[in-house]
Amino acid sequence: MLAVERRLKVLERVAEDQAIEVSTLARDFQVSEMTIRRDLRRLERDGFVRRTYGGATTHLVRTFEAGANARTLRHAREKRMIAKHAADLTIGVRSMFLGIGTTVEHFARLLPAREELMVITPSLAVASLLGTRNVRVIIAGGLVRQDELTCIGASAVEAVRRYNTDTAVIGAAGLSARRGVTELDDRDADVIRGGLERTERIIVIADGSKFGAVAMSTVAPLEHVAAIVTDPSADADEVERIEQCGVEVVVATPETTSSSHAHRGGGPRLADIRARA
Amino acid sequence: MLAVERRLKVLERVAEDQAIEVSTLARDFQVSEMTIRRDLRRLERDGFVRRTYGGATTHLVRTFEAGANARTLRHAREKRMIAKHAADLTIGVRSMFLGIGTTVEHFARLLPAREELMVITPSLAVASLLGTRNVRVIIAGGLVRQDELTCIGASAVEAVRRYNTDTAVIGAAGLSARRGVTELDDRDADVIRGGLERTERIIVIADGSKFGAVAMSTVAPLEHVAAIVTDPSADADEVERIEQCGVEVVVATPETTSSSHAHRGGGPRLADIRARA
DNA sequence: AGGCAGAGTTGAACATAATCGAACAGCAGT
DNA sequence: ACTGCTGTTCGATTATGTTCAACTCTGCCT
Repeated sequence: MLAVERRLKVLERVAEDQAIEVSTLARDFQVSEMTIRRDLRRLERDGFVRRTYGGATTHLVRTFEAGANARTLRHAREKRMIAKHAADLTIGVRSMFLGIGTTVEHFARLLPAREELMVITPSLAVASLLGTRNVRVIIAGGLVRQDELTCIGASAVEAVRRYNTDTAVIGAAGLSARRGVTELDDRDADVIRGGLERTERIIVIADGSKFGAVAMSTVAPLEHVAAIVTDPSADADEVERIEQCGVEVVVATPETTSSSHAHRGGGPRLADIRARA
Repeated sequence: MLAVERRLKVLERVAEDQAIEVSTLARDFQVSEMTIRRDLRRLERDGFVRRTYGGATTHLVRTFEAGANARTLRHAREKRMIAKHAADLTIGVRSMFLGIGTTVEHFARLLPAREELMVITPSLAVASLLGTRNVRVIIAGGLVRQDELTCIGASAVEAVRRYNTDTAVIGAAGLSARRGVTELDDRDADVIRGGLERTERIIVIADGSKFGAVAMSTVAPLEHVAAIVTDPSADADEVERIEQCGVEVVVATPETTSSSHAHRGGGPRLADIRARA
């Protein structure tokens, strides 16, 4: 068999099984393992396969790894920073309405557990996070939205309207002086409006990218908002316009945060999943 | 099998079941537990899984972090087997009440998603699991129980009583001919009783260790139960006594299961995993 | 509630096995 | 002699298994 021919067949095998071993190939093609290694090295150099310890894999494998993780860690650092600041603003609060979204989830995670604290939320994630700790959590109930795992519908709105809260902490898809606090999904917006109806103080937490943005449903006008916590990436002009509405805008920076959770290895090291660097 | 390949399959398993045991993986992949631990450590370092005592969980689905303890992992294989059988019993059902506990969670995980299916449950974990798929989920609402993450209290009972369902699938802490289906927590029991009030058919799923056991609160007498699905470890005498009450006892065995893990031959179903992210 | 025992789990340390790549050598065709 | 391909040897690297002391969880006992 010709060398090129063998390489072609090697490539076929890899594509077939996603992964193949050097020893297997050597046996099947009746050549030494060294030859297979040379073949694979060559195929890797040309971008056809990815070499691993003991064999090789396709590139498909790699893209999966990347996709699995990209979303979960987006702006995690900023959100945690914002959440930490917001938590400082709610010291002593006894009853709270918590909204939805990953920023609020970070907030829930960083909220110091106090037995006398009561929280009402339509978010399954927030309820799960707080429910395992020493906090009285009430979840709204009703239909569960498929992608975000939030309670929506008439009974959810009805449920959140039953409770009077000291403070509401909500996220936002958009935040602008003209349109106020806006959300993407109108069903979620209905529930959040319900939660804001009977609260004394509204705190909005949103990373800088939300400033100046306007989403479909207005959740609250800016006049009702007591404070907004964001990060330094927020547009300065929009911040100023919003402050002129009488809203306090708190810009969270790493220095002002008490503990800035040292991230061990930095980001996920996708390259490392293959055996060799 | 290649080390990388194994790590990838580990990742698949974790993503599928949300939680997996070190011992199970070691057995399935025919390697030592130390190797699995090293794999998991690596996957955790890279941000793909979360390590727990005795196993690992995914944080692709970040919502319910409660079930991360060793108890969730206990008897996972049997529970999955039982759940698979129970799923076969609910083909064609249009509305369902689902109870609480890890066995029911396994059931929810294995339930084929159908758009026309409606599920009502007091369990945050079950709602989270089904909510991400193509199923209409209604969560009871109300106070969230701290350790189990279930909805309890008057409003939860009221909520589950509002819906008429074709079938109820519930777990049990105890299962005996004399005392029927029993639960540990009376507040949970209240809610489950409410859910059973308006259902046409009750299916109980419980591993063999529950047979003959009696917990504090009776949820339903055996006469109301249509079928019980369990595994071969169930006490034979108690099974017979229960069958004499007119209850069909289905003993799930690996052979009778169509395919508990069907990703043998076909390509890796990466899309499945990504869809849950 | 809290303490305790025992089973199960963990990771460090060491030993072993498998794999790797460099270097050298042989072989065939030109 | 030159070129391209292949096989072999060998020290280095990587993966895996084993042992063991420390740790964690659970259930039992007070």
